[in-house]
Amino acid sequence: MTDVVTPPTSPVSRERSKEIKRLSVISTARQVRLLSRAELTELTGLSPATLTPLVRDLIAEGYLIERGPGTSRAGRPRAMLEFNPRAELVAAVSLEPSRISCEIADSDGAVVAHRAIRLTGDIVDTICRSVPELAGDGLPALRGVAIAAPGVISGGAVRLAPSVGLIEGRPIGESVQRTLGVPVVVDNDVNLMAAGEHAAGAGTDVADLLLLHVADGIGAGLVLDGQVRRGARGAAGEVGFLPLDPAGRGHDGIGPFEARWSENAIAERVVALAPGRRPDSPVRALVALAVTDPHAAGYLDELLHAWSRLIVSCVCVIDPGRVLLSGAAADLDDAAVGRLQDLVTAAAPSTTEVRRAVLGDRAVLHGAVSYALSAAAAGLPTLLPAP
Amino acid sequence: MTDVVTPPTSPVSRERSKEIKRLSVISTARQVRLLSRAELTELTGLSPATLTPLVRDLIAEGYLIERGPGTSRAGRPRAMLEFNPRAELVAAVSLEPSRISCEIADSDGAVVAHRAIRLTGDIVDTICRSVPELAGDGLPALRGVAIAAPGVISGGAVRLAPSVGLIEGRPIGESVQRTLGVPVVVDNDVNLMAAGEHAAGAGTDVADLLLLHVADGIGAGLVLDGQVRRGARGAAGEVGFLPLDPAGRGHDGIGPFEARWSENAIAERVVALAPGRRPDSPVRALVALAVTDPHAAGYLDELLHAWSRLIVSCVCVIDPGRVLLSGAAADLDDAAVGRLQDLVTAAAPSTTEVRRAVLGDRAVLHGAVSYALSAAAAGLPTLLPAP
DNA sequence: TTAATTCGTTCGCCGTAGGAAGGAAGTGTG
DNA sequence: CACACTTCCTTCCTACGGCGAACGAATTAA
Repeated sequence: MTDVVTPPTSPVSRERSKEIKRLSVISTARQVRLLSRAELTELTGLSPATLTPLVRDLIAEGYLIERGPGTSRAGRPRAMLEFNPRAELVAAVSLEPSRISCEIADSDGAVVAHRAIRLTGDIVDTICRSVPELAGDGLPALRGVAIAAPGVISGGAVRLAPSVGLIEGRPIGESVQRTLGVPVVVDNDVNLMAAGEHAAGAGTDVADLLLLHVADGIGAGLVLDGQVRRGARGAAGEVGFLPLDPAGRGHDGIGPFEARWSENAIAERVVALAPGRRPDSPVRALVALAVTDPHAAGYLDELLHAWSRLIVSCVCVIDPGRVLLSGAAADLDDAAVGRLQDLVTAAAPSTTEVRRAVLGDRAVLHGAVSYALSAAAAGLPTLLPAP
Repeated sequence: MTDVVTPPTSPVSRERSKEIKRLSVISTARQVRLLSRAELTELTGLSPATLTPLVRDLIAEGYLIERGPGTSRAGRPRAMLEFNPRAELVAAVSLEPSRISCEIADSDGAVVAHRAIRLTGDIVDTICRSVPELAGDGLPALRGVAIAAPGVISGGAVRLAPSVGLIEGRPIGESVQRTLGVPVVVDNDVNLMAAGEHAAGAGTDVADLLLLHVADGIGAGLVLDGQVRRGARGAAGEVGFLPLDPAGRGHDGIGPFEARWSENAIAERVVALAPGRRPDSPVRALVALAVTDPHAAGYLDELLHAWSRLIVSCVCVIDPGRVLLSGAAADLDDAAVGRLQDLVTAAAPSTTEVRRAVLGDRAVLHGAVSYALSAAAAGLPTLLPAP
């Protein structure tokens, strides 16, 4: 009956505070890219004496690269240090219906390697083989893996239910984590997109945002106070279920709102207006049609009204301050976005910016990078001093 | 051109980590109430050697009181330490139309002193005089002040606009903080209620909840991941503005939904159903009427449907997992709450509990206590080791 | 060439953490 | 009643890391 070897759980002790300083320096360097030790003392508040050995370690580990001397008007020139983004790699894995796409990126979100893999055997096995293979000799720098679960766009806990055993939470995440030995995060792709836009897209300057993703369904990703919020059961952002439309009828996992106003529904209507095969981007097609066809213009207006009610609902509940349009909603032209903004402004209780997301397909990747990097720093909420 | 004397902003340095340990012990003691040093070593992970002087200090400062020896089967009995809630006092100030009510409470939320004051002169002056007077010789133990702004229930930034200059943010908060020298938080009362129920009411066991407060207007307070979330402009929870009701018409600061389904609206309808003067609790009156009067029963059902749509909307956006009914909504009887729960379950994408809030009037006070205590610990996100 | 200036490093003090040992205060047992 | 035993708390001691201060380094200005 020996106890499990629980690590004595020391408190805030020595090792911890050392780690905090390390992270403080790394995170500063990540932002500033090229700086000297003198600047580090200013920015981190650490004394030069403390920095000397710390920086030495970081150079040895490859986080920092010593560059030539910088310019200075007088005195000894500062020896510049450059942050090496390749020192930290992350893997972003996207699960798609019959394949997985896997990308290795550095901490700038620059893709170092990528590959799409047909899904044949076990998912966990495939991931655990592909990631190290793709990372190659960069494997020791791997800091985390983020896995984006598909089709969750507007299903969350509910719609995922059938595959929950396979995809969500424990099974995949923990298995991969055990095998690869780095933190693994599993989340739905809309949440990852929101994190991506927040970290490197149209939301870097705000702490709160809502990303509205319109595809086969409609889902939202939510960033509040700088963090993605998933709600109690991970179903936050299931805005396709909003009871906004008396005419909307949901069914088995499809919400009443998205049943009428998702990309699929729009496509049907567009095909009815302009017979032919389904266009690649129904929204763009509709916008184009609306210029000449009054029926299309009328429907576009209906659509914008519907989406605006959706956005206003979100604003009333969480007041994100900024709403990003993603997926099919990003295909609106400037005029339509402006119209949407006006509708929202008229009905919302708080000023809210509506604009397009900017990262497109790369949003998930950037989100994965941001997840994986913060997972690496987990347990150590930022204690950085004010700049 | 001397620089402002910015404190050198040391990083995570010595004093800081000492402070962290202090808070770690205090917070553990606050939860456990009666414990020995031996238990503290287990719970905090600090070594006995570290604890001895720390506990000595805390006893000297009045945070802990040494009690007689406890029981033990063998060996030296543990000397028990009792947490003294009176060691930390907070002030909760409620701004009401023409008066302010001021309460001093200990960290259990037990009211030590209270008083209602007619508002004559300047608000800030009044507060800064009343609080110390009321605290009396307990003043040195004052850890924070929370000010609940009134009538913000469903106005947030918008409805507050006229009085923003006087009430919100900087002016009052900062002035009082400067004068009294303790952290001051200003927030609207619904947010405080949500914090209160989370800290000491019907939400102590969950990290996420939504408190729906129905009064003259309808507002919601939001706790996500254990924190009250206010949104980008402080307008989170403005659910009275939800565009759920095609028939609802909002006007100058009144949302379309609350215009039809707030306590005021219900009162009018109840008076129409049973002429007389307006009952104290329109909802209770309606529930009673519904037993015999089919019209009342029909209206009650409409009302529950409306509220359920409101709740479902919130669930779709943030998935709080638990919804607490407060204000007039807490006057529903068990049957009606059950019916509401069923309606929500049928339409929500995620399982959600609906129940009554339990603190009633005391919710704001408990919220203020929780705010003030966490304000005292601010800047030091919990680094407590896992239990 | 010398002074002035700014950077980075090494040295050494100090304070805190935590290990080890010892005293304190009980219970059980011969 | 004496003795071992157990558990709790304290005190002593050592090790380690942060930071102040002095020092060496590398350049510009005079």
